[in-house]
Amino acid sequence: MHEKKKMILEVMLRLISEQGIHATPMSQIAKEAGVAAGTIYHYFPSKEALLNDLYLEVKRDLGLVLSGGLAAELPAKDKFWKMWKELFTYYTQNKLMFHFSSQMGHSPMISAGVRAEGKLFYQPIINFFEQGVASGAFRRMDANLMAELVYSSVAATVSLSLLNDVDITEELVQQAIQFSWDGIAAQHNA
Amino acid sequence: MHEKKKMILEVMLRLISEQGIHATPMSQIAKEAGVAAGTIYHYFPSKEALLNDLYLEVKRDLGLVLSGGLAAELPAKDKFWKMWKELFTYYTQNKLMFHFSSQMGHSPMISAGVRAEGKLFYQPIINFFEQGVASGAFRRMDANLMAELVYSSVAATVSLSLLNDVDITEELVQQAIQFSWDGIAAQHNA
Amino acid sequence: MHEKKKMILEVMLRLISEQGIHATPMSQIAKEAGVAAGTIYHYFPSKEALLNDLYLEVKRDLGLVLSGGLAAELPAKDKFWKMWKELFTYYTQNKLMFHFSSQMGHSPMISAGVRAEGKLFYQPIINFFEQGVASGAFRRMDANLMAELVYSSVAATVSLSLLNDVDITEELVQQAIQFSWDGIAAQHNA
Amino acid sequence: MHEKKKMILEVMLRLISEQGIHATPMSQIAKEAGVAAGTIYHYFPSKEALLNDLYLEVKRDLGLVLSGGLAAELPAKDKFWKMWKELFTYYTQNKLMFHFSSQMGHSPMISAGVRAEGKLFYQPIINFFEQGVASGAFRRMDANLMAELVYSSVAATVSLSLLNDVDITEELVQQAIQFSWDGIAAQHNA
DNA sequence: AATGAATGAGCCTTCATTCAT
DNA sequence: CATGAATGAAGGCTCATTCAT
Repeated sequence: MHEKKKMILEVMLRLISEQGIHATPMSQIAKEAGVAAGTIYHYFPSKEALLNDLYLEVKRDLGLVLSGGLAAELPAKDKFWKMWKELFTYYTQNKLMFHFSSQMGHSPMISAGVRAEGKLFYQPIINFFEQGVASGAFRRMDANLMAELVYSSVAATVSLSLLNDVDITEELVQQAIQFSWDGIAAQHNA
Repeated sequence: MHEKKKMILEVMLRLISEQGIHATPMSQIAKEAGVAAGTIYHYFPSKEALLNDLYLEVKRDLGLVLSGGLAAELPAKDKFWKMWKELFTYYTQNKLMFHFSSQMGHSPMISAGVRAEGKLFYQPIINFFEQGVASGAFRRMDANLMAELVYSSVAATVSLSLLNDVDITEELVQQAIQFSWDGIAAQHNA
Repeated sequence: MHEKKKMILEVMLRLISEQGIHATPMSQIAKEAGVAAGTIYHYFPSKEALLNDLYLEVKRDLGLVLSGGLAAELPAKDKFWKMWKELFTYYTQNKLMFHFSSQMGHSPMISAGVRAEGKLFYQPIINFFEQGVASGAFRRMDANLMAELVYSSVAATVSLSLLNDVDITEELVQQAIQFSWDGIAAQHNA
Repeated sequence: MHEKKKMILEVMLRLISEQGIHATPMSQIAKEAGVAAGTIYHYFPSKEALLNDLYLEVKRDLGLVLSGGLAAELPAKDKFWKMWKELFTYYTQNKLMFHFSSQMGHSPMISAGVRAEGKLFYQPIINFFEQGVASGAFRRMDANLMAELVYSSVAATVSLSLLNDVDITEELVQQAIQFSWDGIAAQHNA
């Protein structure tokens, strides 16, 4: 991708994460990206379009991180723990991503279409849950619900971690993963 | 509380829920609340203050709903199920509350202080979890983490429910509660 | 009408007349009208609306001037000469009106609806021409066409007059009126 | 003339005619002319210069059309009718030219110098009127005034014609020409 | 207390123009 | 000659807030 376009997206991610969307004028994005205000409009038709593009970028990136963990040949339980941990680590180490995702998660500025498009990046995870259910590793549960429940568990834990502004203890993280696992695992796996 | 103040808060809740903060000017709030623009400033020093006040209102209301369920003399498990279900029902039947909470959950417009103050309303729930841990009904887990995990589970389920714009099947709700319960219950309760 | 609204319209008329619409920013209108930029938007929803309102103002005013001359009890020919002269004098003494009308006459910024509404103010003149045709004072001619031809004759004469920036000689004006009169008079009146 | 230059002028004529000057950015002209934005500036120093150039083009073309009709050996009255009709037909069949001329007729964007230069193309017509006056075919009248009056009559008729978006009836056209002729003809010619 | 006209800083966006390639 | 990415000044408009009544 063009370097300037990249820079614009990068700066916007940071500014939104730090200040929120409504406190982040295009002029500031331009300034900190080292381009003229008008230049942004060569790459994005509007602030809203830029935001939606960024949303997809972030979701794509996240999707890749998660899917990567699924490639390994491991038992469902191990895959699950790995994925959970990876997502947690990713968010913890990329606070910008997490804050952005949190703020945009329920924002009316992300169009339904883009939101749906973003969901596609999580399809591998949905598939993973479906297979787990089919194989008997996980209990009978709607895969979408399962994905949402697990994702929200991770997010809640990350949120707690970042709130304290100190690394949450490893023990707490283990408790949280255990929470999620016990919530989806087939009874005999508990 | 003065009726106009009440009206202002009520209207703002609805408008933010429907349009988002950005798309909700003070003038519209005034208009739909049937007061003059300046009147709002008799009750609230600024838009941000109004928003934060509303945030507390909503949290207080929610805290009351949840705490009410804890008064009954029931086994921990039953209390938990009851509380989960009540929260779910409350949000499902008060979409405005849910949308508002979702949007404000990670908004930079809510001050840290107010956010902390809002947390106090959940203290009874935290206490409930702590007692549950102490009594051995729940597993050893940080009560705050537990509260966050459970809350996020409910929220995820509500979100899914409202997204589909149809009542999620009772079966799915049961799956979600079971997920939460298995995540916190002491092993021998699973 | 409110004084500020009046002032805004007045200033805009002058500025458009002198500089043209696209060289007249709202900020300048505000400044010269002695109001804040935002104030204009209390009275007019947009620059275009303001322009269209002004257009109607001008047309109304003009319609009144013309209609006034028709009230007198005079032979058709005298009425016609009077009206022609009055319009010429009006435009000559109100250059702003003339320049504004000239610029807006074919501008895409005036909506079709407003243009049609503006035409209503000329209905008395159309009626006058129709009656003249019916009474045999004027020749058989479409009254709308007649009105357009006469109006354009006056406008052309005014334009010539203002271009030279000196008062066109009375002789020329008489020639122009004669031109119009001979163009519409029944042959035996020529 | 270079083909690209021609294309640029052509496209600008169309776009201004259809959208007006304000709504016609250089970028659109470039795009629809199939050249790069910068290329326009090889041929014209600025948008205003381009506009003024186009203005002269249009006036030149029009002058040629009109002058052509004057070459024939015909009585003054016939020449006049021919010329009137030719101008009317030209504008009716070249709406772009007419709309452009109408919009630029009183626009502050055309410089006084260029406007004067454009007038030169009409000199043959002015001459024709002067000769007609001298020969006694036309009445005593300032030739410039005469030219303006006649031109404005044609323009008014064309405007009416295009407004209705249907060909004005031949009868109306005849009425309009008769109007103009009776306005300039020596009395005994009426 | 209540009003709502008025303010004006600030925002998003456009677009004529430039210049390195 | 031609390109088109980049510029940045400027414009229309919004809206939180104030204040005279």
